[in-house]
Amino acid sequence: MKKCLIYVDTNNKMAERNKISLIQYSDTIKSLYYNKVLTSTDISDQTGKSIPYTIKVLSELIKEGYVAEKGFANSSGGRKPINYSLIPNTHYILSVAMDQFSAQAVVVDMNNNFVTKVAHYSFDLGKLKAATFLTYLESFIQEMPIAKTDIIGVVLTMPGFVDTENGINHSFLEVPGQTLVEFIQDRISIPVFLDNNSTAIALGEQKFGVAAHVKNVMVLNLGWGIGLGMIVDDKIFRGNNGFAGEFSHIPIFNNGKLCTCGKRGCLETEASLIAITSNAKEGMKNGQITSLSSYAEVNADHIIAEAIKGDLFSVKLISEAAYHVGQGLAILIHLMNPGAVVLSGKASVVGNIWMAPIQQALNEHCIPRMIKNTNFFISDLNNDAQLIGGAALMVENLGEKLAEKMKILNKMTA
Amino acid sequence: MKKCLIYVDTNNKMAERNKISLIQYSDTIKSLYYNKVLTSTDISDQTGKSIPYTIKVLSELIKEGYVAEKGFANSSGGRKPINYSLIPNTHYILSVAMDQFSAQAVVVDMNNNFVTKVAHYSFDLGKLKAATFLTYLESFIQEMPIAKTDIIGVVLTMPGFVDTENGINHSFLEVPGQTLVEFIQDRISIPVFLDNNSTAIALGEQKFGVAAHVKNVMVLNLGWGIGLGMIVDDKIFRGNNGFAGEFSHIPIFNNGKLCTCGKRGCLETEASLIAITSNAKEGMKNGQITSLSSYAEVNADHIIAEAIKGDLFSVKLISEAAYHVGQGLAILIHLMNPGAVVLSGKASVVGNIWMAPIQQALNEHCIPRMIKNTNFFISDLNNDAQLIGGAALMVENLGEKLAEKMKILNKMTA
DNA sequence: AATTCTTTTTAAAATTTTTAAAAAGATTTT
DNA sequence: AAAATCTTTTTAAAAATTTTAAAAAGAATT
Repeated sequence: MKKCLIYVDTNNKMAERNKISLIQYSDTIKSLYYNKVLTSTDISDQTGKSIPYTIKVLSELIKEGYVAEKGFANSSGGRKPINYSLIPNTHYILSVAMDQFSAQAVVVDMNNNFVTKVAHYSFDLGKLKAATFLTYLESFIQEMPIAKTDIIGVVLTMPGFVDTENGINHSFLEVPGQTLVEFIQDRISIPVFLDNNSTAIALGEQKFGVAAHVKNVMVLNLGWGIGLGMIVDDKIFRGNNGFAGEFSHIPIFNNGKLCTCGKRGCLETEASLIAITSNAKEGMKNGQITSLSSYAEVNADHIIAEAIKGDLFSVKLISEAAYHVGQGLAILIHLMNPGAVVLSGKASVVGNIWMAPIQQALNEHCIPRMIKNTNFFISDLNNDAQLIGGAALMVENLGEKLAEKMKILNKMTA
Repeated sequence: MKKCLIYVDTNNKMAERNKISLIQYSDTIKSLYYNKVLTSTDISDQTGKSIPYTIKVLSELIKEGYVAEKGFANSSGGRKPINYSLIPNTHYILSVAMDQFSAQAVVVDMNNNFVTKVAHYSFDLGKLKAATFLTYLESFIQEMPIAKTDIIGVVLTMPGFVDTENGINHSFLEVPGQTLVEFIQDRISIPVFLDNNSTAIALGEQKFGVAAHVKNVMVLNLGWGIGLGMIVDDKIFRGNNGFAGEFSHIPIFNNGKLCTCGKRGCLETEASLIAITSNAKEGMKNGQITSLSSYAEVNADHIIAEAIKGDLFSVKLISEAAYHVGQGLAILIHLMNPGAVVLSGKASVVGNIWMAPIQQALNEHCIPRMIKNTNFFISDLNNDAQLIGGAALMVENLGEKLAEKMKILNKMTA
C-alpha cells in the first residue's frame, strides 16, 4: 500500500506559479536543474542549507507547482528518501548559440530538454548588424510554440571580448549609444543575458557532459580559433575583467605569422581551423594528393568531413594542429593543474584525431606529476554544448541577476 | 570627558586565555591580523557575519584578553565607531622560510611584527637531511625568548612539489615511513604546517605587501627558478592536486636546453638565476669585460650585487632573463587576466632592472585589452615576504586545520 | 520473527540574522 | 550659536535558519 506523503498538484495551471519563487529559491532550482532527481539530503549538501530548511523550501516549491515528488531513492540500510524533480513545463529558457558564421536557437525546458527544433541562421559575424540579428530572434520568438511569457530569459552566447556584467561584446554586434543587451531586451521585453561562447561550452560540459561534477576543468573549444572555458573550484572563472582564458592568443610560436588579433606567433596561427584551412590550401597548391581536391574552395568543414572519411592529408592537417594545441595545453596544465581537460566545440567531432597528437605533445612537454591526475575527455554533447551551456547560464543567473533585469523590464512597461 | 565603553583587561596574565578561542573565532582573528585596526562594521563585512553577532564575538575576545579597543575611527557624519585590535603578545607564530641554499626562522606576534632576530641557516637543500633540519629548528626553539607553549604553530615554507594537505614535500626532506610534518611535529610537540615557498610569498604580498587587497594577483618569485603564487578570487589557488603555478617549467622555448626537471625548453632554462649564472660564465669565458671577473667563482648573488653597482654586463644578463620572464608572463596574463602582477623573491631587489624588459615583452606579446587593467608592482617587503607569508599561512589555518593538529598532539601526550 | 543498525524526517532548542529603534555625533539651517 | 536634520553605530526585539535530539521507516543481522 502506497502512502500519500504530500498533496501534489498535477495540474500546472491550478497552481499560482510565480517567477519570484525562481529567484527566491534559485539555489534549490539550480541543483534540481543540474541533477534532474535529488533527495532533500542531496539538495541540502549542494545549497549548503540545513535539511529542515531545505524541506521547507521544497514543500513551498511543490505548492507552487515547480517541483514534484518522484518516488523514493534507494537506501543502503535505512529509511528511503523521497526523490524530488523539477516539473519540466513550468517555464522555459531561450538559448541562442553563435559562432563566426552561424547561430542556433532553441527553447529548453526545466528538465534541460529541447522543446523546439533547433533553428539555424547563417551570416558573417564580422559583418552582421545587431538589427539584423534582432529580426532573426524576433521571428523565432513569433514562431515558437511556447508562450512568450513563459520564457524566463534569453541567453546569447558568442565569440569575442564579451563584457558579461554590462552586456557588451567589444568585438561584434556593437550598438552605438546602447549596450547589446539593452538593445535586444528593449525590443523583445524578455530578460536577456550575454556571455562568451567558450564559457557556455565549458559550463555545458561540466554540468551535463563528460566532465560533469569535476571541480577543476579546462574545456577547449576547437573551432575557428581555440577557445577556452575554465571551471575553477566548481565556478566559472573569468579573471579580473572577464577576459581570462584567451588561449587562442597565447604567444608561443616564433613563426612570425600574423594573427587575427594583430600580434604574431599566437597559438591560433598554428593550431586552429584557420591555420588548418590555410595549410590545406598551401599543400594542395604544392600538389598534395587529397580528396579535398574535389571541392572548388576548401573550407574547414570539408577538411573535417574528409578526415572522417579517412583522407590521409586531412588527418595529417588536423594532427599537426593538434600537436600544437597540445603544446599550449602543456603550458595551461602546468599553470592550472586541472582535474579534467575536455575537447569540445565544432571540430571535436573528430576528437580522436586530435587526441593522439595532443597526448604526444603532453608526454613531451609535461612534468609527469603535473598530468598524473588529469583526465582527458572528448565531448559527447554532439555540438549542442553551447546551447545546453547557454541554458545553464540562465540557471546560474536565476538569483539576483534575473531579479535586476525583471525590475528594469517592469519599469519600462509601467 | 571620555566614557568607558567596555571593561578592558590590560593585564594579559589575568585573563584566562584559551587557544580554543583562536579556533572558534578564527575569522575575526584573521581579519584583525591582516588589518591591524578594524571597526565592528569592517569585521562584519570581512567575516560575512552580522553586526550584532560580530559585536558579541568581539566582547568575548576582549574578555579573554585577545582583543582590545583602540579609540575611535572617523565618521563622515555620524557616531564614531570603536576600533578594535589584536593584543600582540597573546600568542606567537614561528615562521621558517627555506630556499635552495638557506633557511630563515623568526617568531612573529599577533600584530605581524618580528619579535626575535631572524636566524639564518645555510645548506644545500638537495642534500639536507630532515634530521639535520630538525636540529636547527630545535636549537632555535631552545634559544628563542618566547615560551614554547605560546607558539600557536610552526609554518615551514619551501620549494618543491609540496603536498600541503598531507604534509609531504615530494622533492626535498623526505622522511622514510613518515610525513615530514609528522616527523617534525612528533619531536617539537607544536602544530606544524608545510607549504610551498611561492605560495607563502604570494600571500605575504597580497596581505601585507604592494598587492594588499587585490583579489586576483600573480606573484612571481624571482629566484633560483621562477616561482609563481596565485591568488584567485582572494583565495590561494592550488589547482586540483596543489601543484598549480608551475611557471618555471612551462615549455615555451625551442632551445633544446635540458632543464632541472628533465624536460627541455622550460621557461627556467632562459629566465632564472640558474640561466643568468650560466650565461655569465659563458660570457666571461668569451672575454666579456665585467666587474664580475673579480670573483673567483661567480654566483647569482654576485651578479645581483654588481648589477646594483652598475656593471653593464650584469644588468644585461638580468635584462635578457627578464625579457623571457615577460614572454611567459604574457601567456599567464592571457590565461588568468589578473588584477595585479608582483615581482617578488630574492632577485626582486633589482626589480627595476627586471621591470623594463618585462614591460617590453608584454607590449610585444599581449593583446592591449588583456593588460589594460593589470597593475605591475615590485615587492617592498625586502625579502621578508616568505617569512611574513608563512605567518599568514598560520593565520589561514587557524580554524579546523589547527584544531585537527592540536587534537593529534593532545592524544600523543595523553 | 525479533533485534539491531542506518538513514530520513520531524520537533524542539539554540544560534544567527534581519529589522527596527535608540544613541551618538556631524552637518545644515535658522 | 542653538536647533533641526542627517549619518552612522550600537542596542533590542523579532524573524529566520541551524543545530541537536528524538521519532519514524526501512534494511540487515541475530
